Amino acid sequence: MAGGRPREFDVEVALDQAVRVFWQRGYEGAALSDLTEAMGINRPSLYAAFGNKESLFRKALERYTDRQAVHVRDALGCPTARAAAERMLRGAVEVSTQADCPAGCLSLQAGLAMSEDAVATRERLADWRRTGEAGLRERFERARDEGDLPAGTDPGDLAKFVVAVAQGISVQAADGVGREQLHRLVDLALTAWPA
Amino acid sequence: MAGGRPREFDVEVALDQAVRVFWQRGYEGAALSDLTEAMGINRPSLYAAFGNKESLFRKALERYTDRQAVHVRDALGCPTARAAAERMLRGAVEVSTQADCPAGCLSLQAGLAMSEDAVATRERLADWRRTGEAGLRERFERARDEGDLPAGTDPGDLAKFVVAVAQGISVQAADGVGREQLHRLVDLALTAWPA
DNA sequence: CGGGTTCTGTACCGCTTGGTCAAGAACCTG
DNA sequence: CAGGTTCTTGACCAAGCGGTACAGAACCCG
Repeated sequence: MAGGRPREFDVEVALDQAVRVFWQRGYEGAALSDLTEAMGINRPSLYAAFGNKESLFRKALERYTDRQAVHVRDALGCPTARAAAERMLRGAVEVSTQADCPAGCLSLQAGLAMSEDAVATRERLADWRRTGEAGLRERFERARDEGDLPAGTDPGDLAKFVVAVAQGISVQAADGVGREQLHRLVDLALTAWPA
Repeated sequence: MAGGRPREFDVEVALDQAVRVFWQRGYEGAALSDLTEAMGINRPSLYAAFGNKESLFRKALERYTDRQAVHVRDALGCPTARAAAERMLRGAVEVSTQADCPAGCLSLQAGLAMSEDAVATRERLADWRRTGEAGLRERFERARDEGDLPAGTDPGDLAKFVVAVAQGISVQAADGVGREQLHRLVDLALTAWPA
């Protein structure tokens, strides 16, 4: 019973790279060759250290939870409920817009993202979403001009808010949340409407 | 110059099936064999009628825009800005929770969804999101018990709202929206906070 | 009916995917 | 140094991917 050859890479460093690849390309979009290249190891080393692709993703998600999505835990420790909510949302913004990481949140991005050769389609979808938002913004601009919205209201910000809630609704529906609950979510969102 | 053999399938019906497959499995998760099977045609017929996979997806997205995402257009025609916002959000709920269609919105689902053999991973991600929401809900329950939240407030609804906004933020960040704009979105969302 | 045209079905292509085998190198212990 | 253990390397696998070639069937027009 001897020590054996020591591995030549740092497991945690390699895992961090795997997080980035999954975050950027998504689960299925991240090919093993993408992963091994970014992690600086070759295939059998990856399998020996992390199991298969799914197991690697599980570990990457755990590491993401510890290192990136800290606001989710932090929020629970906040003194007031409102502070918790704000911590959650501000944290989501910060994590999603880090300079040296892929934009967005791994939990959605792992699905939302696609492999390199589907760039055109991903961009088409983003354009589709932006077009919907732009229509809403223009409608809100008209409303402001007509006095239907308070003068201090920014139509662009308001459109982004409405679209963000709609997108959140879609995600939650995909996760199995029912229609009645989502309508209550809309009720709540609409209480944010500028008086 | 003659007519040639007529095609044996209805292009629009086949396209509707393609919409469903993309909606359910995502763009990359939808294999050509999934598409041809659902559409009831075989491969060369698909290529002759729709071009390649990307072109088929483009047409499917157009059809989805016309047939499913009607609330996006409808909203723009509403009499007031607030009605437009509400139409947008209620429509998102309805489309995302139709009984005979995949849950969620194609524009996100086309990325969020995965192929059949990645079910475990997709479910893991959904669980991850639900866990975060559950933590927030429990925090809000405590807050209500402590009088930090009004007695009439439903902690579960509030948690769903906060999480939905956070998810919307992630999507928008992935689509290139900057940090400052997203923080303004948070400001707006927080005005919905129960007094 | 014959010629031209377009669709359908099968079989196939090159390529990439996730995953593994077997040989050799590098280490620890005795 | 010898034996056992573990890592690294490169080649390899079956299966699935998106996409296509080709032959035959079904139609329209003259």
